[in-house]
Amino acid sequence: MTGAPSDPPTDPAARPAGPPTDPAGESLAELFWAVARRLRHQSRRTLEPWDVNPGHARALAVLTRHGAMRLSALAEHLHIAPRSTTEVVDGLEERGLVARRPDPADRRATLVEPTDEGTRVGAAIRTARAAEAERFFGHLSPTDHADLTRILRTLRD
Amino acid sequence: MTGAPSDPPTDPAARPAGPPTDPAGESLAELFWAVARRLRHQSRRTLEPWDVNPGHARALAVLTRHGAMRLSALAEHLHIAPRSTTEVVDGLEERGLVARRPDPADRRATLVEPTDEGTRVGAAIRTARAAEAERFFGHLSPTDHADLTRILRTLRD
DNA sequence: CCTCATGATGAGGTAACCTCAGTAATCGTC
DNA sequence: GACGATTACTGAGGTTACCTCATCATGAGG
Repeated sequence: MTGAPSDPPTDPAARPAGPPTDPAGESLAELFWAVARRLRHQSRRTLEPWDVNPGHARALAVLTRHGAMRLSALAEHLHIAPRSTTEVVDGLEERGLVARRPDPADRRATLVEPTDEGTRVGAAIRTARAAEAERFFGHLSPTDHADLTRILRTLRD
Repeated sequence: MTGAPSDPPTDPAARPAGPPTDPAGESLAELFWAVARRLRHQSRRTLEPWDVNPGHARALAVLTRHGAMRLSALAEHLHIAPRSTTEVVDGLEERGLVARRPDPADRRATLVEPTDEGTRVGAAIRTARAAEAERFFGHLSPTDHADLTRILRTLRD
């Protein structure tokens, strides 16, 4: 339907000078995703003992770090829609890791807060994450570690 | 940081032991995901002109690279279930980028193959991807580029 | 008071996966 | 060369993690 055949940006034949198709560049992206894949799987395994998914873990991390906040604020921290945050919080509440309470300052709003259990689990997850990172990145020499950090920082900004 | 009213991570297992369990370990993972996020968004933008999602693009890449293959073989390349491959191929077929034909060697099987249009689009996407990688990784000095490649390769294996 | 904005949520949708069961074809064994 | 086991694909239906839009209560300003 969206009539955009094979015309758009650049013609395969009209390549400027330099490395043909820049094979290094492409494999670097592939390499990056391969690493991401491995890291993601390891993360999932790390979280298994607590029966929380990555979304839950992220939300819990924000909450243990910043304390009670409105659903809308949590949504911003997580970069997801407020409506979706409702569901994440539902999940955490079911597991007894967070609790809702009315915002005394605005009766439209709801504050979410980790429970004691949630705080404990949040800390445990943080510890496990650190251990995971150690397992994953710990093999690197200090130099490589520093280089990787610096380079990634460049790429992020 | 630990401004939360709850409690500091003074858990029994709070500190693994011995080695420099830097908080840098955790931020390195965060950094990595921040970069992944940026790269993912850029990829999505790159693919927009052709109205194909990343899954379609990956499948098309495999097919243009390796030529006709069975659905099951494609599934293995993509690391998804055969049933899901059926749907990816459905999507590509609807867009006229691939075609199914019976495997002459085994009448149970179906071969998938890029059409001429699919081959053209596949090549165009490859080019755009290379340009994207250049935009993304091209700012790095040759040394950083090489270091990053080497380090990522270490982390992947 | 009235209107408009805002916070959360109900209803319903989508994308990209999955499993399980079914059908057709092929293979291995006798 | 018949036949049970296996294989290749697909229909049916489920899951997850998001989304938008409509609704309802509350709050803020003229």
